[in-house]
Amino acid sequence: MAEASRPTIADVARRAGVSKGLVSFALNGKPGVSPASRERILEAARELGWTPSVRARSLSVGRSFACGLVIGRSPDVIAADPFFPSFIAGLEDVFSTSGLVLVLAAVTPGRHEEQTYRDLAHDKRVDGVVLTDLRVGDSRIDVVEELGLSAVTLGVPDVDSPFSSVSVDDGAGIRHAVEHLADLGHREIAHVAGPETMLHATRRARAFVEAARAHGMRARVVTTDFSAAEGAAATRALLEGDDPPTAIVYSNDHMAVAGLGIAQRLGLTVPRDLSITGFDDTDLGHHLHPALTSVATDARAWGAVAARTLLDALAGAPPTHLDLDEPTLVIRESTGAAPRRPRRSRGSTA
Amino acid sequence: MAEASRPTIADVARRAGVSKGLVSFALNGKPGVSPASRERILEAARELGWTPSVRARSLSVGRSFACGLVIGRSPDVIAADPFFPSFIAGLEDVFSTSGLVLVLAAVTPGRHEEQTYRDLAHDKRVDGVVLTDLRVGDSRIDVVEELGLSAVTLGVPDVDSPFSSVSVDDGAGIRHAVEHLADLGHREIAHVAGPETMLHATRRARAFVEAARAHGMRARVVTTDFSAAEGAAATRALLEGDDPPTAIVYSNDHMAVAGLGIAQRLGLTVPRDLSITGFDDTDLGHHLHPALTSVATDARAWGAVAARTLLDALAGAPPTHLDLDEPTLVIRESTGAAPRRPRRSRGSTA
DNA sequence: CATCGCGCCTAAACCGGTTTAGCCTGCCTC
DNA sequence: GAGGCAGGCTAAACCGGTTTAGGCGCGATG
Repeated sequence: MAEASRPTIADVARRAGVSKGLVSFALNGKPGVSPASRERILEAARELGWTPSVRARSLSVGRSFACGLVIGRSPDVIAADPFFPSFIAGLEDVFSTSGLVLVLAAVTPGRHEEQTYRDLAHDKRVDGVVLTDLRVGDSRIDVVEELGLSAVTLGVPDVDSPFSSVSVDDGAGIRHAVEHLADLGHREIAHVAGPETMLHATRRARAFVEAARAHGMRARVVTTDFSAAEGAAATRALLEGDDPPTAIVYSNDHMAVAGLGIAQRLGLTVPRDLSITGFDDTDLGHHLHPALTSVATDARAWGAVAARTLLDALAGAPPTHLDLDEPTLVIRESTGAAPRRPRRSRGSTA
Repeated sequence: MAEASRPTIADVARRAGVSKGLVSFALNGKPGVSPASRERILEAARELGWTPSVRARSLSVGRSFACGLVIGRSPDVIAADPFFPSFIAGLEDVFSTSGLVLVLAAVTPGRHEEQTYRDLAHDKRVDGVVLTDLRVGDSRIDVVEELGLSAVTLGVPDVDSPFSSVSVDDGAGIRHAVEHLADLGHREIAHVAGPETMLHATRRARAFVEAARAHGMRARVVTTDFSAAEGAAATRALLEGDDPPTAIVYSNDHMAVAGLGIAQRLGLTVPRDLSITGFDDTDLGHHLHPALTSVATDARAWGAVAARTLLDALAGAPPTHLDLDEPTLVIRESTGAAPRRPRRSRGSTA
């Protein structure tokens, strides 16, 4: 009973006194329908509360009206990353108003990432995909192209790509952080970076090195896998080594928090003895003691623009590139004036 | 060229020298196919690399081979919650091996949550949904039933429900935390709870009160919206009020971290002056200083079991209820022996 | 005046499966 | 030996749209 089976296009045609085909034409704004008929058809559709069946449409036009997002990282890493939820919300802001649906695929144990894309494409479960976390020489570009899917990349790939891209200049964010530290008098700084295989990690690292050089600072870079554990380890190595830096720029908040924990364990007070900056501006960072100075990007806006760009691509638009607003540096409590004399080693304060 | 249009059921039928219908029967294990024909058909399908088109199947059987997850919270809150990414990974573990796809819908501004379910159901974009974050008198149960969708709920609703449910006894987790604090000599404890409208929040709060009473402890409960900001505010109110507790049990890690920040700001040392426990066992918690004692649930397993249960429901199984393993308490550094004498107020240490 | 072209519309094919109705064939039964 | 029945199979309808081929009427054109 509850299943008051929906009206079909045939019902509408009958009611409007025309053929199914004409209803279809009218609905899709195709030419060859007189204004009078068009009006009558739309009226009939309205009265019946008819909307075309996505499934039927799907079969005849060969599209699925869905887009995919494949999450390649392990859930632990994602869990820590505020980027995805916000980004996904941004995608949804656009998709949900366009009749598209977002299909989420996670790389599961025993299934290679590439296979996940193939699975999605095989049955055309999705018309297009969003490629995040671009890697150096990312093979997914070729795979997705070969599979005949549309796509949009987050950031510009370092390989030839037929797809549109949407970028945020995270390098600028890092530059802001370095400049801020320079202003505070730091001369010996370090960057805890993400893996060298990830494009945005290397972009941030490069920006760090260049900005530091521009300000005549001594700079080091340590690479990690973006996890809190490696962020902590990198921090410990930096602080316990010779010539410990007076400030550390982290490539994400997660590592910054872990780094803060290590610094505190080593008896340092932040920001008196060590300044710290994060990246992502996690909500949690506001509430730490000290509150984290961090680079803020608008992930939700990024998602919305990426979705819109993908929609355009599906509609046949040629590849474009968009740059979003520069990230901003949110200055809180974890950065402060450089200590008078850098600590030579633990405890040997001048 | 790349589009080497897939073989269809007609190709297989031709190759096997039978009718389309028989191929369909053979594929779906229906009776009325001789063993010889069945073998020939499957062989032909294998040679052609044919798999049935989901879209075509979708249209004829009236299912979409997709399940939905509607995320009702704001992205900020989700971002902080490690639950969803892990849970989603668990869902995917099962869906991806069953030919189902996970559709994620986020409640977007201007679209009521209920409408999101209606939209998904209207076109049967999904066959079933996973209902998380149950609320008191949750109206979604009725809505989803009325829409004719299958569903599985996380936890047992407090209203009549025709759906299967999968539960984790988070009350037990809270009890473990309270017992741990009792063992450490705490007599005056508090719970920073989630909103009273959310079933799991109230379940945890109730477990807290009962466990505290069972151990003869004095207990208070403060409710929040689960956000770090309110967790911080609640903590401040508790610590600055009369009779501050010597231990606080938080309903999630996020608030616990914020609470830790506040305690530190107030000049307290954790766990010397105040013990703190979280809930979720976030990765980040390990790396704080002090590392957070927290209740750990296996969100990924929960997701996998929920997915399997939903699959069963789609197959027509009667509603069931499953209980997962009890959460465990992971003891780290944020809990310690109760101070000799509770602080009367800030600074007036005995 | 015959023809062409165009606007409007319909019938039917098509997408690729599932499912129903019904047709043989051969065996069993009475 | 006729009737009944079951197994194995096919043809065709069906799901609900889109799209193509073509028909009809009418004004413009040569």
